[in-house]
Amino acid sequence: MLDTSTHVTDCSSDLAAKLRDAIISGRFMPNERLIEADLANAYKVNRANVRIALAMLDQEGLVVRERNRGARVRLVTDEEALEIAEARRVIEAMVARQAAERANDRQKAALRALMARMRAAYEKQDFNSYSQRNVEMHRAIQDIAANATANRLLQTLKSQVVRLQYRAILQSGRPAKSLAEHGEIVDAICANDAPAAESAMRRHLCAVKNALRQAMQAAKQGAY
Amino acid sequence: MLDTSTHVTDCSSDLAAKLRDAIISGRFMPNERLIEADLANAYKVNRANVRIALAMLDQEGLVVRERNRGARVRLVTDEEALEIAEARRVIEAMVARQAAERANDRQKAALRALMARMRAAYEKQDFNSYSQRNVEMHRAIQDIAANATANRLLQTLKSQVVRLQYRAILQSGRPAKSLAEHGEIVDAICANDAPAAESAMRRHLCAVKNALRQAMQAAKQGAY
DNA sequence: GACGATCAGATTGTCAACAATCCGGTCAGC
DNA sequence: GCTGACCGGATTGTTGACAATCTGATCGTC
Repeated sequence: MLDTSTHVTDCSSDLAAKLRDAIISGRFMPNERLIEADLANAYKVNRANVRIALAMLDQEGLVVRERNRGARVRLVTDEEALEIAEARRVIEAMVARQAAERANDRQKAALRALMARMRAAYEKQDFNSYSQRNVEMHRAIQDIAANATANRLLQTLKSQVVRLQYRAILQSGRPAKSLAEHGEIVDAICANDAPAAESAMRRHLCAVKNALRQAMQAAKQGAY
Repeated sequence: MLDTSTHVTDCSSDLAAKLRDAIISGRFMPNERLIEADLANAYKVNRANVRIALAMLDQEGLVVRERNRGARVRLVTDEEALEIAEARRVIEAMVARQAAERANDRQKAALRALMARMRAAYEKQDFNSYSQRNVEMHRAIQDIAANATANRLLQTLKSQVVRLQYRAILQSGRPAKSLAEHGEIVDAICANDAPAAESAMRRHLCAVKNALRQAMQAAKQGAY
């Protein structure tokens, strides 16, 4: 399985994981201050460990620190989100290619099963479930590619923008297209057709990026 | 200019930068233990800061930490080096494309000047200088693309393998090909031909990866 | 009322001491 | 001679106290 986490079961790494989760899931808002003493108190750890965890998350891009002013949740700008989407696109296209090169029968069957569940979720109009399956699908492909370096990069990139992705999914007509795009990717991987898998993933994430851009523009319009 | 460093002028970030430099330049050997007290003493900082710096470098992939056993310089395996080279390839191809889209006349002139210096170094058979210009060239292209996210990723990836890159350059016939490949990249960017720049960079880094693979195999043979 | 000096509270940065753990060698027992 | 318990030095992990810095509020002056 996909294991891109630090293997150190350190207290500070533990805390970093919890904080990461809290930031990603939105329990801390962007720009919210992360006060060492409070966190130490809330998570029942020492302030030294809080400091270390914050430094790690800073390195990871989830948090920004300023000297003598502490840490706050990093706000990723729209521009940055697009940069991230673009980087993700090229890496994940590579991953899809490698997955197509390496997929065995068991893995192909798993992909097809997952695809069926995506389709079912789509037909039931259960977009929550669909979104979940979507994540699982991409992770399954990453697992097949078994490229630890790429997986680490993708995890970092995705964690920085998860909160924005929701919007992209909600574009009208997007789920139908998304379903078709995933179908193409799965077909290519199951046929061990590496170039097709790469370009299908490229197209898919290009569409995702465009949906994201539109969602962001719509949000900007709405602000006026 | 390329500024992918943490903007925090923290004492711990300072130290992290120094340690990073020391590791990259080989003053610390792979697998060498990094003892907190020694580092604190050597760099005249507090042990708490050493801990934070080590945690950051761990997150960055330059160092591994094990609970109660401290940190050591991470040894990247051959397999991993290839993964990294592959990831670098797709990202830097994207960067070349963006550079081609965005390059203005001043930047194009700078690229051409750099190219001339590369050629001069090649003709003088000064491979030290050539290697240096090579690095500058890639950085210059990154600067033009101005994609902070991609630049950050590339910096991390490259820092993990710099010590291996030397070997790749020393392959026989490699410098001549390298020079030609860089020429194609520069030409494409100067023509604002994005697809050509992307594919030229792809080809270049594919060749680099192959050279790296050969160098690694040669090293392995030599060990017997 | 606007502006700047000043102060208190909150927060981060630094430090040293202590506790917990690991690693290597030593020694008794078989 | 080999195995395994055991011990001491080395190193990491934890803690609390204190210093330095920032932030926002208050107050006096113009």
